Amino acid sequence: MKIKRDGKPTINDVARLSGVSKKTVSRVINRSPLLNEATREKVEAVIADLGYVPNPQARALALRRNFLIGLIHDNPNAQMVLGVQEGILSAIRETEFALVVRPVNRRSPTMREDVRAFLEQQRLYGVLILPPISENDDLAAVCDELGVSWVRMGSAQLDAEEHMVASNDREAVAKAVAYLVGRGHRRIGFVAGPEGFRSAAERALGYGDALASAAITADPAIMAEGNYTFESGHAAGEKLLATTPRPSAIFASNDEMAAGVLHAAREQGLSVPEDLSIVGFDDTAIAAHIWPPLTTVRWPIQAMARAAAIKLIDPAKARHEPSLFLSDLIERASVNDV
Amino acid sequence: MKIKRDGKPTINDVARLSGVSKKTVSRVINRSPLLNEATREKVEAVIADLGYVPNPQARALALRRNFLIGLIHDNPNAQMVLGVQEGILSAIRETEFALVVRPVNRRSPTMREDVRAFLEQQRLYGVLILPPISENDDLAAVCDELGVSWVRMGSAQLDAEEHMVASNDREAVAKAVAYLVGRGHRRIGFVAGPEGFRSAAERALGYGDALASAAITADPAIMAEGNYTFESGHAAGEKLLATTPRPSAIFASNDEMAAGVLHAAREQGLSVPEDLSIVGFDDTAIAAHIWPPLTTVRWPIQAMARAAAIKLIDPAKARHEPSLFLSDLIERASVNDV
DNA sequence: TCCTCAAAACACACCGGTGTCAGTATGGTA
DNA sequence: TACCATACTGACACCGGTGTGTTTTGAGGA
Repeated sequence: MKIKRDGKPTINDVARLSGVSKKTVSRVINRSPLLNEATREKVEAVIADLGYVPNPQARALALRRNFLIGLIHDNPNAQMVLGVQEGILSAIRETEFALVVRPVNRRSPTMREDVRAFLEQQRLYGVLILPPISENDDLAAVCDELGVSWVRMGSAQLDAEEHMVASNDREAVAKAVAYLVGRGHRRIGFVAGPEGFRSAAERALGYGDALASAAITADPAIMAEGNYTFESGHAAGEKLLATTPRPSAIFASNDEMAAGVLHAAREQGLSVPEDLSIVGFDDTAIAAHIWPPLTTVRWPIQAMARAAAIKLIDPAKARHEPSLFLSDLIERASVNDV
Repeated sequence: MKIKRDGKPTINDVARLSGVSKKTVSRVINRSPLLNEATREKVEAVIADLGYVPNPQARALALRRNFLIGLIHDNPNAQMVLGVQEGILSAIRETEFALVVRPVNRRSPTMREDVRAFLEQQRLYGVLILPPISENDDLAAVCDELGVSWVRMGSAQLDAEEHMVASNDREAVAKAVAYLVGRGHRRIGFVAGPEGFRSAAERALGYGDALASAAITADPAIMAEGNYTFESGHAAGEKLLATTPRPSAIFASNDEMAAGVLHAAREQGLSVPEDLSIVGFDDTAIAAHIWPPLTTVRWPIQAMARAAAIKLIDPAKARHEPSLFLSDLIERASVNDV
């Protein structure tokens, strides 16, 4: 009867069997340096023998902090959320941290209180907030109030480095539109994202930047606003393709809307990319699987999430992590020379 | 100086301020019935006043169980994983449980050990396992060994009810193929999923069932195997469309492959659905956003995940939850009468 | 008025770790 | 040989809850 009763072995079992005190076992577990090598080996042998694993709840209680980090998001798109989860996991896999997810509803009036209650109840170590709700300063304020550390992701540098991992959407869109210009396009339509979204604003700025540097005058007639859905992209496409002269290329602020534009083009008997070039943004699963495959811009989402997680759990190491990421243009088959 | 120091109020603070013992406060929190109404109100007033929230780690330690449930998956597709997360959340939102996610890599040789270490370290209350790794009995065995309760999701009833939430893929596919038959198709191709996947096997059986009840002889020439990717669907499509007579309809075992078939058809100058009808399975985001929008079969994924979570955390209530779910046929525009 | 007994509340140990500080070897120094 | 700094190790309280057994309270009956 080595272990006292049914359950898993505890630090007391290890202490008793190796003839040392609990505290010494604790030192072994925590790799304390002031510890005799022989003692360490003796204790480690018992630990291995028993298959002892420290109880994280007891640890959390004694340390007054736990090892749970939360992911708060309002499902922007499944691909992205999952990419983020993978990225976070890659950062915490070898640590004792675990990832707790919490989808919220941006439009719910109680969202703020929901998050607050969640954080209070679970006493998380820290949270990571995804766009688009990351654009909401409220949540950061709630975290500060509750003493929960936080890092948010977004499409522009909103906070100090230790709280922010950003993609440079403005520059990325400028690059993408410049690419269209480089292919000979001069009349380039733009489908914006919904008002109130930081990403939408940044992307619009990038479009403006690119036109400006190519000395092209922006024409409001070939600019439309969507709300990041396929349907809104479809409507925007119809509007833009009805103008004369017709744009030879359209940049849509996300892939869903780009797919909508493509659909509208097809309905009007236009071929893509022969009659119309299209570029999207996000590189979601759709982009690769529609016909023709969509040229688009991709956030390095996993790397960003990884960096964000590192900022959260290991600020020292985080100094070597970048805070601003530039997206890549993924060339597929939806763009032709004009 | 109501609360002793900086931190959050504890049960001791509440006890002191309301002039009762810790245990009485504990009874209030846990809604114990043997408790004087006046006392309860007095204590509740102090709790509200202080904004006291019980510490889950201390609770977990004392109760020797925690309130974390894990989701183990090998990203089958983002849409589905996120749907499951939403479903689980809908079941635990009002409880004290939280959801911890753990993506794993099916092909990793250490997968089993990874999961084991994860479960041992975090001491989860229970886990939910998603296909396709849910088809792996190993994981269930590890859970049993560790005393972690588990529920798996899958495409056929593999376990006893308390451990399983299943979709009836066989019947769902049979229904979908019967629908094609009803539309006049007699030469119906089939793109199977990869060998070794239970879902693939079930779906193939459903195809066979439907042909049998329509008295159509299965023709191996118009059956191909893919591995659930767009590319494999494309290859399968090429193969099937090269046969004579050409099939008038093709059922693909998932949407990605259906999209691949669609692509192959387009390359051969065939119009869908005029020259070829296509039906997919899963109703992923792709299905709605390709052209033409794909008729497909949808798992009631959120409802299934919700039921699974309830089975995990509240077996009593779970008796009112179904264990077997039938999928719906989502009619869009990829099928024509023959 | 005194006693009985159930209901209500309490005191205290315990869950499994960690922090603090004191105690014990050990080797070097005077 | 006595003394002291250094290197380890241990005893004990504590983190914030819950379970157990006991005491207090108060209503009803003798």
